[in-house]
Parts: sequence; C-alpha cells; structure tokens
Amino acid sequence: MAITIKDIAGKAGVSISTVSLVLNQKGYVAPVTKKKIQTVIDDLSYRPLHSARKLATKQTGNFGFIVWEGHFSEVEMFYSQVFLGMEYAARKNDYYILLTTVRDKFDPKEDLPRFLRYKDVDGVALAGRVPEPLIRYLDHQQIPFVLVDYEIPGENYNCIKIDNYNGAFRAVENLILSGRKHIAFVGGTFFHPSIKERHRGYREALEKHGLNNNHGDNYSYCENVETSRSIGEKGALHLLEKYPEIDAIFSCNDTTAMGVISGIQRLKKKIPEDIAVFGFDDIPTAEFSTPKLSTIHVPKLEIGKEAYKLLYELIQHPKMAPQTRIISVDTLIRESSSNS
Amino acid sequence: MAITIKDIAGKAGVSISTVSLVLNQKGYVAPVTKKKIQTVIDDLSYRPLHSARKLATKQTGNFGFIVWEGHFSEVEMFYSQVFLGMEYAARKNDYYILLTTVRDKFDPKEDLPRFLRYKDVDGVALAGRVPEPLIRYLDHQQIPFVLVDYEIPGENYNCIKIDNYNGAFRAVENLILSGRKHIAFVGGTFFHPSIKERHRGYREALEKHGLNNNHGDNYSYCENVETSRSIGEKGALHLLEKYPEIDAIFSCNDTTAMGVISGIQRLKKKIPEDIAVFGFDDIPTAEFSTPKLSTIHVPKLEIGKEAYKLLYELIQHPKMAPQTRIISVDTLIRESSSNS
DNA sequence: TTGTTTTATCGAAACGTTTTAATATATTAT
DNA sequence: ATAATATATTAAAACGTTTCGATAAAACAA
Repeated sequence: MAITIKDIAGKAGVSISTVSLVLNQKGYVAPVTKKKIQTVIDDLSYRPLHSARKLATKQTGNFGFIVWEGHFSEVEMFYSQVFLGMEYAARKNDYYILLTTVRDKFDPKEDLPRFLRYKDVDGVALAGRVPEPLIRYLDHQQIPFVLVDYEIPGENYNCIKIDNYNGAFRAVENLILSGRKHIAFVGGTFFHPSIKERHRGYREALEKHGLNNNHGDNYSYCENVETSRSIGEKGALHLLEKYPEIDAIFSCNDTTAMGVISGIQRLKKKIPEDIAVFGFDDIPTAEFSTPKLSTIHVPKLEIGKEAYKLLYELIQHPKMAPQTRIISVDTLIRESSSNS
Repeated sequence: MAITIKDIAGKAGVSISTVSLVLNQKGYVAPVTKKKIQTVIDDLSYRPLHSARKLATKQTGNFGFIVWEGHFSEVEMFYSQVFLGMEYAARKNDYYILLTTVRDKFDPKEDLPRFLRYKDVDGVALAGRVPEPLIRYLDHQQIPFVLVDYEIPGENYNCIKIDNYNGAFRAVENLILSGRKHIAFVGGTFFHPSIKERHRGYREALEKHGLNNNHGDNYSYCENVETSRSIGEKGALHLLEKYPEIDAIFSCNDTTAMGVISGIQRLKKKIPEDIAVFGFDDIPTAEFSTPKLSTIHVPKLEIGKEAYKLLYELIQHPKMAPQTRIISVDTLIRESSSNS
C-alpha cells in the first residue's frame, strides 16, 4: 500500500520518531541523519497522511470560508475572488479552504455549517455581511475568525477592511476636479458598514471643495435593501428627474453603477458628456460595460490573502489581540468619467 | 475536552464497538440498545472526529474540484456556480469540496494540486477544459474523476455534459422561425468540444430549414483561442462588414455574445431590429445587458449536483463502468432576439 | 434432541502520525 | 577532573475511530 513513515524509517535506518522530527523541523537531529532521511523521503516521494497527522496534533488543517448565499451567487465576481485569494495563500501551508454559504435567517442550532458542527476547521473567514448570530457563536465558541469586508460597530473583532472612505473620497474628488458641480450618490443598504463609509467619503469630498449641499444628502438616493442593479437604475431615474442639474453620479459599488448607467441611457443622456458615472469595486464586468466604468479598484485576491495570513497568525498566536487591517485601493479612470 | 466515542459508550453502558456500529448503521444491534445509545449521542450532541474516522477508514471525505485558473476568474459566473452546486449536494453526505485552480502549462511532477499530492480526496471533478496530462495522471493513478462540461474525444471517461447540440439547434431554429434568413456564428476555440457541438447544432438547424450556405461556414467566425468578449466584438465587426445581409448572430456563449452586442452597437445597428443576437449559457450578466440577451439556459447548480452524485456513486461502486450524463437546457427568449 | 444459523455485544488490533520522557553521547564550563 | 549542558536518538504512549474475530445467547432446522 501507500508509503508510511515506517517505510522511511526502515530504509533510512532510524526510528520513526527521528523521521517525524525532520518532517516537522523540530528538536535535534544530526545534519547527516537529516540529509539521509530527506533523501529517502524524496526518493519514495513520501507524504505524511494528513488524517493521521491531524489526529495526533488536533489541528484540522482547514479554514472555513462563509459567505452569504446571495453574495456568492451574485452577478459580480467579488467574494469568489476573495475566496480564490485565500486559496492561493493557503497553498503555502497546505491548508484547505472549505467554502460554504449561509442564509439570511440563521439559527446556530439548525443552520450551522457542517465544518463547524464537526469542528473541522481551525478558523473561519466571514466574507461580507453575515448573520450576527453566527458571529456571536464563533466568538462564544472561541473559534478564531476574521471578518472580511465587514465589521460589527462597537465590537473589536479581527477584520480585513477595504479603505472605503479614502476610495470614495478620491473618486468624488476626481469628479470634482474634472469639473463636475452636482454630484449625486446612489447606494443600497446602510446595514453594510462599507456603504456607510463610502457615503462618508462622498460627503467629505464635497465639503472639502465647498460643494456641500445639505451634506450632499439632497443628492443621495438610498434604499434599505441589498445593493443591486435595479436600485441603481431606480436611483438614477429618481434623482435625474428631481434634480436635472446633476452632472455626475457616484455609485456605492459597480453593480449599482451598472444600473445607474442603464437608467441614464434610458433617459437618452450621454455618459460622460452629460453625466459622469463612478463606481467602486472594479468587478470584472466594469471593464466591459459601455461606456467602460471608472471605478475604485479593490484588490480582491489580496484581500483574500490578507484574510488567510491573519487567520494563520491567529492560530499560531492564540492570545493575539484582535486587529484590523486595511487594504488600500486605487483610482481607475475609464470612459464613464473621462474629461469632456 | 471534546466528547469522544468513549464517553458515549460509558454513559450508555456499552462498548465503543457497539456505539460505532450504530454510528455507521452496520452489523446487528438490538433496537433497545440502539435507542439508548442514540439518546446519549443526542444529549451530548456528539460528533465523531473526522480525522480519526478517516484514519481508520482510509477515506478522506473530500472531493477535489479543479478548474482552469482563467475560467474561475473570468467575468462569467459559470464554473463558480457549478462548484456551488457541488457544495450543495455534498452537504447531504458531509463531504467537503476542495477547490483549486490549475494553469495551462501543467506538469504532474510540478504542478499537482496539493490535495492530489497528499491524496486528500476520494475523487475529483474537472470543470471545463483542463490540461490533458492531468486527466492522464488521474486515470493512471486510478483516482475516480468526472469531467464536467468537457470530454476527451475517443476516450470513455465519466462525463457530465450539457446538451450543447440541441441547445444550439433550438436557438438557431428559433431565430429562423422568427424570420431571420442570414444567421452567423461567432465562436472561440474548437479545442473545447462543447463549442464544436454548438456549431454542429447551428449548422444542422440551418440545413433543416434550407438555409444552408456552404454548411453555414461562410457565416462562421472562429478564432482558435479561448472564448472571450473581444472575440465576439471582432467577429461581429468582421462578419457584418463582409456580409452586410446578416440579420442574426448566434454566439457560442454569452460572454462572446456580449462582445457581439458591443460590436453591433459600435456599427450603429439596432438589436434586435437590424440584427438579432442569441447566446448560450445564461450567465447572470445576460439578464442585465442592454438589450437583455436571449440565450440557452444552462442549469449550472444542477450540473454541479449531478457531478457530485456521479462521483459519489463512483466511490461506492468502484467497478462501475464510465458513463456520460447529459443535462438538458432551456430556451430563453429575451430582448435581443424578440420578434420585430 | 442436536446442530446450524442468526442476533447481539465486545475486546483488541489497526490506521499513521506526533510527542513525551528516557537514554546516551558529546561538548562546554568550572 | 567533574558537573552541567547541549546534541542526538529512540521506545512507547497517545490521538479517536473502525473492523475483525471471538464469544454467547437466541432462533431455527433437522
């Protein structure tokens, strides 16, 4: 059958303990012995059996990745890219990332992902908005976890955040500097702290440049539901009818921006000549819309990598204080906001 | 510490063997004993430790999901949905799906996914086009695998296929029945058997209705690279310039169709009035393009589920003969091909 | 009745690792 | 020279399951 540590020990003329030591780079083992063992390992291309190792060490070698069902299935490739970033990073340590989705309605007794029921993960990444009972559960069970692109106000959890404020600020400032005077905001739910931050960036950019009209709130269209294309379309229609002077719309994310573009086009206005559009996220479709969407580039793979790294550090140093890491973003000027 | 099978045995006043028997529903155990044990299990909400179980059974409880890097990162949410379908199905048996990506250039010695290096999976699903050496490797190592939306001509492997031929046939026939006379085809690489089949469906629909012009090859634009938006755009531009009489374009998939739409719009032609467009796949963006794209709906989640089921059967009955399962598709008429 | 099969339970081995503690040798400090 | 420490190796226990074979009682067949 498959090659075991015994075979290695036998061929190398040492005990299995010694083989284990070189495998895990622990304790003292003479350089010459180490080399001999390593040779045998390479020759037989031996790999330790994970389940045996896990049984002995009580580690699982897995991290969970939990995302709201609607988010993973969405048009946008956002969280799937974050997931991919984690997978890339996990390769270094031979960790596996187990993805699962959760519903809005969530009862820890009923809906617990199976890798939590079976304690099959050393830690969990929660991507985007996720049921709060789930977070409480993890906290209570002392399972290491990281919130990715989310946070609970007032709670000091481990977070990977996007620099939403500065991204929004720069986007809006860019619109201002290219001559736009009446800049609107279209967004979805403020349940999501990221959206809230983007709105703050929007308002403060306006204020800095003296374009503050009631803190921009006149020009803000928000619905308290999940962001989507249709909100963007409705928002654009609504705002442009009410305030014909609007010459730019900053959308809380690219998906919404796509809807905004549709809405503007439906009104037979030209982008960017009549109205400039700016998004946030840089989802793949943004590059291919007509016109191509100006947006804030968010490095999704890197977010995933950072989430993995934090999680990994967390299990190495269990006493580590919760920390927040902020991923910076880039401004991406494309057709939808180019200078006219 | 955590609850083990010993605790259950102790509390129930039986041996651990008996507990194991009820856990796995094997052998003979008296109904009354079974009930007693089950009660204790439920009371303590005991879950067997996977790594211990795996060590004993030599099963891993994992399936691998391998997809070409470019495919998972792509604009479209196709294979990520297939993956999600597998994940859903896997919940029933508490299996885990380990996703990883591979590159075009693939050497089994170097680039083997870690779950194969470590033999951490009981089987593998290969989604879309995947390096042939990888397939050979799995075959040679006798690792159960399923090709999803792919096949190797002449080889009898386990496959989940989309009904590409009939889908394409129906799409084109639909265009014909709505009055189109000059129907073109835009596609990418024929390396992918699915594309080849879709082209066959296109040609045979033309023939059936006597629209055969040199088997439709005059009106076919194909480039031997991966399908993409830009191919669609180039194809549309090329074909419409050369054959101004063209009044409909069937694209090998939705991504390409998006490019086709851009191309047509760039030429200031109207969709569907001047030219109808039909896609294939029903990716989420198809619903939101302007105009909304008519397409062939492919049930991606179901494909994933079917792949899982086949894989699961495969490890239960290792001697099972390779089989092909075909997932049927639906016609979806939207704006881009509606009757004018 | 006796012998066979079915039902029920359990002890013990096995799965392939890691880790602890023991032992032995070599090196360094006093 | 001796004690202390650092280096090197190992035997054996432990991790939590499944499964094989043994044992025994109960049911059935002759």
